[in-house]
Amino acid sequence: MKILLVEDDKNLAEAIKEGLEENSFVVELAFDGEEGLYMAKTFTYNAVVLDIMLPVMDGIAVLEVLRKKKINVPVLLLTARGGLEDRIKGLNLGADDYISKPFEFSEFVARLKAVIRRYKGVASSTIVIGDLVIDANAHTIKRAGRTIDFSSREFSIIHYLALNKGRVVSNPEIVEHVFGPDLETNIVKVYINYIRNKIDRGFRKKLIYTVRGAGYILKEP
Amino acid sequence: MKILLVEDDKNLAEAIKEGLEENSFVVELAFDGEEGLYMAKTFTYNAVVLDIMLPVMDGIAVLEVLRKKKINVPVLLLTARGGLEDRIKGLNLGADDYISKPFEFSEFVARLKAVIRRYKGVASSTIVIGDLVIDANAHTIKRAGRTIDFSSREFSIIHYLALNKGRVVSNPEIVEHVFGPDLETNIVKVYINYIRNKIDRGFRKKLIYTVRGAGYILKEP
DNA sequence: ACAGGCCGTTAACCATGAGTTAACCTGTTT
DNA sequence: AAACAGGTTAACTCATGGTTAACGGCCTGT
Repeated sequence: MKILLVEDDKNLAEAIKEGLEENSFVVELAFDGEEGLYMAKTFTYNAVVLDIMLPVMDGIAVLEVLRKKKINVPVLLLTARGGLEDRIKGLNLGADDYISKPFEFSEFVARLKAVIRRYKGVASSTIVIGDLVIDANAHTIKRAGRTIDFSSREFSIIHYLALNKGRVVSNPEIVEHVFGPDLETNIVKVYINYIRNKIDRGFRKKLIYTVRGAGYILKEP
Repeated sequence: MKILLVEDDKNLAEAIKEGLEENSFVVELAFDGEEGLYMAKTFTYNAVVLDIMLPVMDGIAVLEVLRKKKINVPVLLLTARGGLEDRIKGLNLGADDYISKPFEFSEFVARLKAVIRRYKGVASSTIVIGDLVIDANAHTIKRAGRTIDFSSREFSIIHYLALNKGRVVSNPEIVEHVFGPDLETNIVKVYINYIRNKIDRGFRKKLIYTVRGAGYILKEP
């Protein structure tokens, strides 16, 4: 699950990002409305978390443009305490939910998940890399039409690589995202090995590449 | 049957809740419009009972947003004696029925059931997974043409899995939906076991799959 | 009112295989 | 050839999920 978080308060943004990452989301940040709008239009996310009070372009305006452009992504608004008007406006403009600051983090996560779940019929949950198809909903992975079984750890890792397909992902980044903070271990090597055995062995075209000194990248050849 | 009751008068809310529970409904409460709206959007109910006079956000506004968001849940309005305008407005906005306070409880239940029943005709109440047919309306489940008896708990769980067929449903999610919030128990394991014995045992093709570390999924093989 | 049975729930136990570690191997870089 | 990055393998442990039994409450029928 990949989330775009648009929030100008960097401390708060960082805190939310970390919290979400602990809940196994992948998070990208934008610090003002314009940047947020650009990213939402350019890349694909499972949901956008949008602060209302933003520099350059406020959240309501961002939302308005997104909807006008028929960008069908679930939007969760962050509103100041009491901003009733903004909320109503936001909901009428097509926001999917809102939460008032300050909020209980677990509630925030619950709402975010709910918002994503409601969209599941609309937005596809599958990622395609060459002849590899990863379906996060069904927890299944197919290569060349063949379903391959993965343990939950294996799935997390390849799913994370898939969310970041075409980008080199470093070993510590994987550890951080999948296992939690600061393990000093060779566990990623081990899992990459397992995964390769399952999806690359016996195929002419590899999908997982090692970038020495940098990390791993999942991409079509 | 799960009902969301949005009513700010706590005495009345509690009384209605108890009455409904005696009629074997499961009832959740919200005490203002905002909370009610949130719950209606986030969780799934068979019907929403909505007071019109509510703090923070009135019932009409709640209804308006619900319908705008295409949340297709039957809504029964509670109106003050004589509030004719609100009623008309409510019905135009897509409420399914209204009842004026004070009301006869048996009439209230009858209307509520009617409202739910009417919806069943609209939204198909049967879910098909392979040779498994689940009819939420008739409360029956058939596999390969054979009717199988289920207790009400068993039915709730398999029905919830069926509603989410093709998606992995986590253990806590099932607990939340079927049993209420935050139980720490192995009850889902036990019920999955019961259900499997009834629908999968003796069949070559399984329908319920365990995804270790993630949950359960109901799907055709 | 009483007995019996069903349902919901909890608890205990068991088996499996996933998660992790460590040791060793291979290939690349300097 | 030493140092280093990454790959491979095997072994251990322990969490997860499966299964069964037991208990209490509620409803039913007598």
